[in-house]
Amino acid sequence: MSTKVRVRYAPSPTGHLHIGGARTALFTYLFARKHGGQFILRIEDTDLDRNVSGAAEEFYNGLRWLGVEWDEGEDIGGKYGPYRCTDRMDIYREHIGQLLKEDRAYYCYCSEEDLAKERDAQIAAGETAKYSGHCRHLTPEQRAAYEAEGRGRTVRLRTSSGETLAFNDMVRGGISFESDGNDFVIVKSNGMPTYNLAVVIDDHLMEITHVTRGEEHISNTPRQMQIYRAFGWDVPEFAHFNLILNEEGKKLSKRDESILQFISQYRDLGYLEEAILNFLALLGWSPGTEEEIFSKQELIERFSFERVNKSGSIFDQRKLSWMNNHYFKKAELDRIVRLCVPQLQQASRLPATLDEAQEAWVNVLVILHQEKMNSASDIVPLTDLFFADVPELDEESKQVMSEATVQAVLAAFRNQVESAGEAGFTVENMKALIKAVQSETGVKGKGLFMPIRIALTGQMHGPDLNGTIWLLGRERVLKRLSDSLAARQ
RNA sequence: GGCCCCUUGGUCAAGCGGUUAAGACACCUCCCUUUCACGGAGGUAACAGGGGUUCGAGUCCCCUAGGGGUCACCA
Repeated sequence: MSTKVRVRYAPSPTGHLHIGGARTALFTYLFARKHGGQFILRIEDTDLDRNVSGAAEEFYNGLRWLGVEWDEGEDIGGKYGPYRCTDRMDIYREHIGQLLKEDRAYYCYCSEEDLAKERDAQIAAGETAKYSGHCRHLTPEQRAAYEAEGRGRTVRLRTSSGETLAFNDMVRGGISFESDGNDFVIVKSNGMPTYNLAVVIDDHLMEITHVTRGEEHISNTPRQMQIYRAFGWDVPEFAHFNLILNEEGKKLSKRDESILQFISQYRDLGYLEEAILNFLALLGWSPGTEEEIFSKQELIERFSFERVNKSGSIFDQRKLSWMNNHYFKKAELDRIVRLCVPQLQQASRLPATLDEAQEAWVNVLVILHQEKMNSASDIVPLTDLFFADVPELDEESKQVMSEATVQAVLAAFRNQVESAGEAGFTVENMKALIKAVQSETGVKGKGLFMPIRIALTGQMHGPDLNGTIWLLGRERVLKRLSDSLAARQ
């Protein structure tokens, strides 16, 4: 890239930051950083009705959490601002005035009802729906008459037909359309520019060099090219990324509940941001090698549009889980603890503030489960056994408990725990206590550990026994051993 | 329906004329292990179909089929 790179992510503040948007932002960001360019964040709020207050902030928070930082934007300023459409109305008005004056655009007084009727008739006749051009050549008198009626008006771009509109997409190669002479609306009746007009003006004025977005925008590109042309501006480079699809292979819609698709949901479930970032980067892009674990810095070094996939990618939550688990295993214990505590608090298994003993307890709890968690929220179901009574034994467990040596093992272990006292009841000492049971009873291996595990938890499976015993606490351990022994009488 | 894009295992994907068609997730088997998990070793599984071009095609071209996107005063 010989020239400077300026790219942007321009979401409309109509909802949450979802994985598709985050991925688009990430690719754009990686491209900017790789080429030492600027990454701009712009808010595309031209649809007044659909704007959601606070949505922009959620985008900021989500992107910041992921580590996708921008160089210019509404919140941090920049030389090319304002960075929100509704703050750029003067700019749009001036440019619209220019198009009108040069007769490259014209006022259209057709009502939405008339247009809908027109469209329905065309479709019924088997034709392609397109604007009839009703207001294309109004005389000054006709226009004055409409104005006098107080009709609403939009502005349409005067387009040609039969012209080839071709561009070279950095991801997909050559794409071309033939212009159809469908004069599309560039200014709505409420005076707001449409998306297509606003993006072109903003991208040009902000000196965006590469327009990056999802594949769903390919068909907008010829329209935007016509706007560039009407202004006499150079067209930037384009790169259209593949779509992220749900399990049915369809484009993700915000209503789709088959999948967790909002970044905030993953954050709330206690996923690690670097795992999300890594996973998103691999969705539609690959380094071309067998590696797949990448830090942000490594992604910046390796990313290129040439290696972005053309076909859609189905979002596989299981692989994301695997990747998060990978990062969990490598993460510092304290970091995972901090992620797990809120989950346990939400489940009312921990108080709002923890005392020293509770901190120690959680630490051991997390040590026991860290490498099997896919996300911090998993800590809740994994800790069920510490918050419930011993469940009914299944057949296999009963079988184990009917062994002849069980009685001796449990009794010996109870004695060990009792004589060890509070002071001897530590995670570190647990192994020695069980060892003592072994030498006392001569039982070892499964015959030694299983009865203890089953007596204490009611299950044959579970986390490390020593830690489990300690987490249960001395009182509960003694009680359960006694219960189990009593049940065997 | 028009226009546009896409098509390698269930999923993510390597491959850019000559390979036994990688790797990862998931699944299965075995090993490790007091259990689970982790880890390790294996395994099942793919070039949508048909024509060309070529000595040779997953790779290039055409057609068909399928999938998707888009056809707004939404972005």
